[in-house]
Amino acid sequence: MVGHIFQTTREPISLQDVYAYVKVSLPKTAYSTVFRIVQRLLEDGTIHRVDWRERGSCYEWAGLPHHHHIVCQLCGQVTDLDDADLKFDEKFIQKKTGYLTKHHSIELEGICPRCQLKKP
Amino acid sequence: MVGHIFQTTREPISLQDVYAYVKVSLPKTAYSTVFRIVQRLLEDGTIHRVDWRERGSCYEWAGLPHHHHIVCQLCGQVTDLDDADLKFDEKFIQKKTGYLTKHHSIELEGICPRCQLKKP
DNA sequence: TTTCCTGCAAAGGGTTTGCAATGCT
DNA sequence: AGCATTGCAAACCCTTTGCAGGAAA
Repeated sequence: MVGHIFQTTREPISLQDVYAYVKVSLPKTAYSTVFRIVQRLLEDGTIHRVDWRERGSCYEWAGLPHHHHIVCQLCGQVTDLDDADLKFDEKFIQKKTGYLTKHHSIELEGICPRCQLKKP
Repeated sequence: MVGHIFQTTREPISLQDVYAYVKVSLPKTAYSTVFRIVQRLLEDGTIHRVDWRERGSCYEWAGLPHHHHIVCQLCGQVTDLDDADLKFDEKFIQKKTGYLTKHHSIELEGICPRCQLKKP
């Protein structure tokens, strides 16, 4: 049930969002239940956590191809970016730093094309 | 006083860290005072916030040249990376996405060279 | 029965605010 | 006096846990 939400939602969503969503069809559901289900989904790798500076922790289905996000600071629209878009080159960084990289988080913010038009 | 801490500290530090640091010379200082000073430093651009998934929000002096971090998951060592190290190309991304980029956060985690040797 | 899952309530932990007291000009 | 800064306590918000009742195997 909860897992299903992530498969039908393209954007990362917060715990609150999941809770609100579940409540519609199962009003008796406790927040802690949602929390624990999301915990399990995280642990078994069904979902990933995305940490956004303004929205806090959100979660998205891990079945999506690896990507990052750029969020519009005005309308909140989220656009996906893959490593190629960012010219992100893990091997290069490993060579450069000597680190064995395990995780990377790249989150961008800006103004989306539509909001740039609205502005003036 | 608080501002000075950031100028002498290379790594991003947490509010708790700043508080602990201030307490040494000014034991009567309240946590909220440190909080408010850090708020002001953020607002006037003296410091930046760095959001780390495991350590939470930390702050660093904004006078440092623009850079990002790679944190060792074993020993916590922090190494700086600049956009060139990451091949990060803002113009390219703006062209690619149409977004007017305003902010980007890139945080890497991995195993530092020293800890790779310790491992076996 | 045994185990897992759920709801409820409350505890944690970090962040933020209200307010009265203090300090500065 | 007038305004900004501070300490203290408490509120807030989100996350996490304990526990007892209920569902599933």
